[in-house]
Amino acid sequence: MPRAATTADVFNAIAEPRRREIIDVLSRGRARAVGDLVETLGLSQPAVSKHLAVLRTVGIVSMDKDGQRRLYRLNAKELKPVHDWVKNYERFWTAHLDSIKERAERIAKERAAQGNKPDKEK
Amino acid sequence: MPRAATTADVFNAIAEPRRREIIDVLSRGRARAVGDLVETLGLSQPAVSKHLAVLRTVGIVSMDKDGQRRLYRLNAKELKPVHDWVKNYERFWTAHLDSIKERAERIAKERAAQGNKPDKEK
DNA sequence: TTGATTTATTCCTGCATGGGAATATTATAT
DNA sequence: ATATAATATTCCCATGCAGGAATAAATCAA
Repeated sequence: MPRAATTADVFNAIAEPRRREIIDVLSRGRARAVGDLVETLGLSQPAVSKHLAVLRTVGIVSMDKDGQRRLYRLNAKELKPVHDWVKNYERFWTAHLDSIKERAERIAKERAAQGNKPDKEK
Repeated sequence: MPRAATTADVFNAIAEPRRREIIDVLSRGRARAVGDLVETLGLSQPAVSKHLAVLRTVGIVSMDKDGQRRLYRLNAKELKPVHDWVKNYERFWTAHLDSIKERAERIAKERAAQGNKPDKEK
């Protein structure tokens, strides 16, 4: 069995950095024409069209016709499965972050307790 | 330019469902031997070893020798980039979930306000 | 040493890839 | 009808895949 198609599911579709870039761009702003993305991404027009086709078959993106151009908009909720999956591992690094945060807060609290600490060592 | 290697980065590594499965299994429990995973996943031993190799070069997994067997453990913090990326899109569906949640809470509140509602229609 | 157990590696194959170039398609304008 | 603009599609290629089968390598046991 060869490697799964990029259009097989969302996980395969977003493995491509360019496609994540497209998603990022589409996430700020409403709908974008292809030529718009070509300029923004510095990619060739066929390349952009192909990436959009992949994202479209997976459902991450939808298309509306506007005259001779095609407007693509993000359908971000298709990314939820990715979020749901990776969210389960958040605890593995928030444990660390928590202790750092707690330490920072403890220090801040100590400083506040003794008033404005003068910058002695300056 | 052909498709990026599965070992190119975390996004490519986790595109494979079996590898996500391995990650899931490793996330509960400490370290697991290869044969252990073979049994749990119902995959062939070479297949498991190859997937583990991919995960290892990307850093998601680390290996310790224990006699003739190799114990693999999860290094989940390598998944943080995925989480960081997809987290930016959470708002696109939590908007929906919020209204659903709010609706549920509103209804619950209304019920509480008028006391235990009798099950009329039973 | 010989044999058994566990894991890694090699060899194979079919197949989808991403990009570039060229071309086809679709729509607008004159 | 013809020209122009915007986008999609086709053809090309080199590459790396995932799985199976077979084999190699590592380690332990007697």
